Amino acid sequence: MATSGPERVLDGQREPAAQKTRRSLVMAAVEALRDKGFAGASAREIARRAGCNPALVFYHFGTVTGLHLAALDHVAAERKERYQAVLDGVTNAQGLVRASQEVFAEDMGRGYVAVLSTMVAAAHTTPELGPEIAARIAPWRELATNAVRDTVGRIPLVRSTPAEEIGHAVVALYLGLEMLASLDGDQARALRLFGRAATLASLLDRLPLPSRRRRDRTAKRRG
Amino acid sequence: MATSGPERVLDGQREPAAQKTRRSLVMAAVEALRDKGFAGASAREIARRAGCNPALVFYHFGTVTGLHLAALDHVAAERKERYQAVLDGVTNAQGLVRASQEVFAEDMGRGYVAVLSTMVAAAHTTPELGPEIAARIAPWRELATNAVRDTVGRIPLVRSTPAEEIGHAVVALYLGLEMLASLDGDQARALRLFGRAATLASLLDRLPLPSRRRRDRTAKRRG
DNA sequence: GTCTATACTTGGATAGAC
DNA sequence: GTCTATCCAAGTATAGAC
Repeated sequence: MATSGPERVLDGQREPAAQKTRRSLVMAAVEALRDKGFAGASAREIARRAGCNPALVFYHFGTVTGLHLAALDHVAAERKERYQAVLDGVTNAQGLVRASQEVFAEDMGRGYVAVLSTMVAAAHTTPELGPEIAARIAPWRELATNAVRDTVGRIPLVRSTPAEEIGHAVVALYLGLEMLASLDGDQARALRLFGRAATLASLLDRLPLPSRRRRDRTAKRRG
Repeated sequence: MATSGPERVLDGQREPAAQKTRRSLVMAAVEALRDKGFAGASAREIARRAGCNPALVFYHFGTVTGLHLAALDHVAAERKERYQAVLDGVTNAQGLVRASQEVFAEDMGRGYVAVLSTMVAAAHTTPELGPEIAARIAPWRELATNAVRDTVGRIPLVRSTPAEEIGHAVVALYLGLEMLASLDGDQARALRLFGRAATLASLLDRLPLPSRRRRDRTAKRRG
């Protein structure tokens, strides 16, 4: 299929030729991970989808796992932007839950969480993958943590638990719900749960916030 | 290692000889799944641990997956009993959380949840495994559902959400927390979360229960 | 009925062609 | 620098020995 040699050589203009291969491999890897899971996303399978020779995986990414991680990074970058955009308009607990539900549904529908969860599961299988995946999970925990802190951090019942711990729980729940949903092909159950959470969140939003007046005495604390 | 022929033939007394092989294979499979994950728990690896020929896996269990499922059933049976025992003494929300924390810590320490989670993840990889795993998850959801209903079902805030949905969320959270914990080798983070939940649960326990007096009018409903 | 030796398939990775 | 033909290891499963 691929014409041999770079498409157009003129100075490195017109897409560096190799980069095109890299891109198609990354895209194919995402799809393979989503459709066939970690074990099914072999160099052969990915190359087949990308329409190129399996060995190119090793030339461009060193190892199959290297490509897997590149695929994970690719979806992470894409989703992070979307998450941030959705979260930007949120100001209360109910809004936070609704926003979460929205991105969750998107991720489920497009199989993005599937890519993440299969990689997390794979880390459990392949020890040296552990740190790599852990490092790629951390930003999501931070995202969740910041979202919690910024939007519901001052609500009494929430305030008693560090936002970072809530963020961790949220990521864990995401992962678990997706795994179970993809297991019995029932996405609705998870979405129903988000609905319940929204109701509870609306109760939280009605709690009176602690007064800030007294804090001025001890100002200058937040560096 | 294994002496050829049955240990003692007398009438089928003294362990049926083949059953010994089956047992050792199941145990080895549990350990392999726990230590090496689904992909690492190959027929070769399991047989090596069991000290027997890889082909015995296929003779006794038909397929590697068959043995994996047998291993899953084995730990499930063992854990179910323990769970039930721990839950028996529970009468309120805080107790329920504490009991959950206890069995969670046990499962983590012995790697039992790891076996479950790697199989759930594998189901995502191997489509025909899906229904089998789903069927084996269902009892846990029921266990959680019943525990919720029996111990905290009448508490106002809880009552507004069907116990079955809460049970599902609990199972999902279990799974997610374990995956993340085994990912960055930090079990403490999950346990800290249980501590927070216990505090919140104690608040739930202080809510006044709805009066039951009026229900007598419409009795005869529960068949 | 129980187990061993072995065939067959697929996958990761490299040596060398263009 | 980019890609193809090929090697070797590991996996599942069976045919046949005991």
